[in-house]
Amino acid sequence: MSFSVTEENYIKAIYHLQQEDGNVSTNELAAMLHTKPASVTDMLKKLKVKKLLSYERYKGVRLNSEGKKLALAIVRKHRLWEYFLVDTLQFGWDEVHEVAEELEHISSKKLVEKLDAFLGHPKFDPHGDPIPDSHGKMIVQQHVNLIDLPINKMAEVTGVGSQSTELLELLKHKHIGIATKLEVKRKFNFDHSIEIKIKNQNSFTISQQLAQALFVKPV
Amino acid sequence: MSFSVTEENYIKAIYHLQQEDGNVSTNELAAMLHTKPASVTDMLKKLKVKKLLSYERYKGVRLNSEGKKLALAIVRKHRLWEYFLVDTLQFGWDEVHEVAEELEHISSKKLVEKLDAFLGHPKFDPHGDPIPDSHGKMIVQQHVNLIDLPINKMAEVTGVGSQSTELLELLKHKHIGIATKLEVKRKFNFDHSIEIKIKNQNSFTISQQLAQALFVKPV
DNA sequence: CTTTTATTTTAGATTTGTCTAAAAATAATT
DNA sequence: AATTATTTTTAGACAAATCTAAAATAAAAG
Repeated sequence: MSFSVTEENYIKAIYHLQQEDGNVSTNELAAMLHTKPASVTDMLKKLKVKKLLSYERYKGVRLNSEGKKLALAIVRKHRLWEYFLVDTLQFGWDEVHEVAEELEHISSKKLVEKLDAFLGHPKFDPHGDPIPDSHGKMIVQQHVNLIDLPINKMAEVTGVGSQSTELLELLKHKHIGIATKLEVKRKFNFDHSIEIKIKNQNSFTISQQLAQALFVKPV
Repeated sequence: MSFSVTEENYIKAIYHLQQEDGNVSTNELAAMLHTKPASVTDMLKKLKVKKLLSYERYKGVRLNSEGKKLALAIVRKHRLWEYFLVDTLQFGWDEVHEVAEELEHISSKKLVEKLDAFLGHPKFDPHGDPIPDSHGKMIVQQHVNLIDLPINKMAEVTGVGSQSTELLELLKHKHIGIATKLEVKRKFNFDHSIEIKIKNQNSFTISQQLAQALFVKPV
């Protein structure tokens, strides 16, 4: 069976919202997709008929195994294309998200596999998110929020909490990227800002909001 | 302004039909797009409002300069992606057309320019068709139909008349591709088949239909 | 120069994905 | 437990792209 771009975007949105919460609400979905709750209800009925999810009215929605499989295939394509754009075509990591949103809907299975092989089967995309393999399996990062990193513990940046241009622009300015090594020197309770030190650099403070958008792995 | 995939496909179809004929008829378009004449009429009215073509009812249609510009941008993307698929991802030249039909609608201008640079600004796609540059300019091949090539004149294959899998499969089997050097040894009037000879191979005959689908440049 | 045939257009209906406004169900508060 | 507020669903309408069937125009034939 084949699905429209719109249907794929719904499946992907449900997949991402489902990570934390179990069931996803109509309102959450409407907000994420910049549409209205009424439209979401219509689409959920359609996707239920297509057997991608379980949905009971007023009870929220949850992907079934078919739905998860489709979601992982889309996420795989998105992250492989992002890797391609940055690694092969020299895009900045802050300008690939929108383009990948389009490329992820190209249907050819052969294209995905050839692209994956050409790129050398990468395991993480430029934002540190793991790339599912052709069976939907991916490495689970046990990374922790920078806000929770103990003082003076060396760690490596492994991911960012959002793909927004604003965040990536700020990180570029501060010379923080995936694999940057750093440690927390002080935590200030007044505004929850933290002082960090990157190797061979003077330490500086970053805001609570920024710290919460960074994931690290202690090394 | 931005255009839907459907609108882009209409513009591309008109562009290709317009090459020989001046004005394109509703029926021709319907046949090429596998749709009905009534649907074509509707769309032509819409594209006229969007100022991409000149159209008077019962008089056929013709792209204006804006329409041509858009058509060339789409053709450029199509042929660059075909080149990428064959050259970078190792696809066979007979399996790239359908994938490129999807990729040609990806909108990012930056992506096209980066891809073009990565590929080394190729001038021809894998089927021998010229790739327009970012201004819409392309090399005009003065190639001739194989059926019109004089006997014993050495020539080089420069293009094929269609992208159909059937044709490309046959060419692969006969080891004929872009840049293959050959000459015509005999022409048979009974069925208009012709005998050709490829360097270092025994000569063999090919059908009228196949000869008409091959373009060559005398060398 | 009529009549026949082929092409093209209109009119009205359908599908997909969306919307607004109102009704129904659930959750929160007093 | 009753009332209020929030969330979710229904009902009906709309735009895009398509279709069928019928009407209008143009081209071809006699």
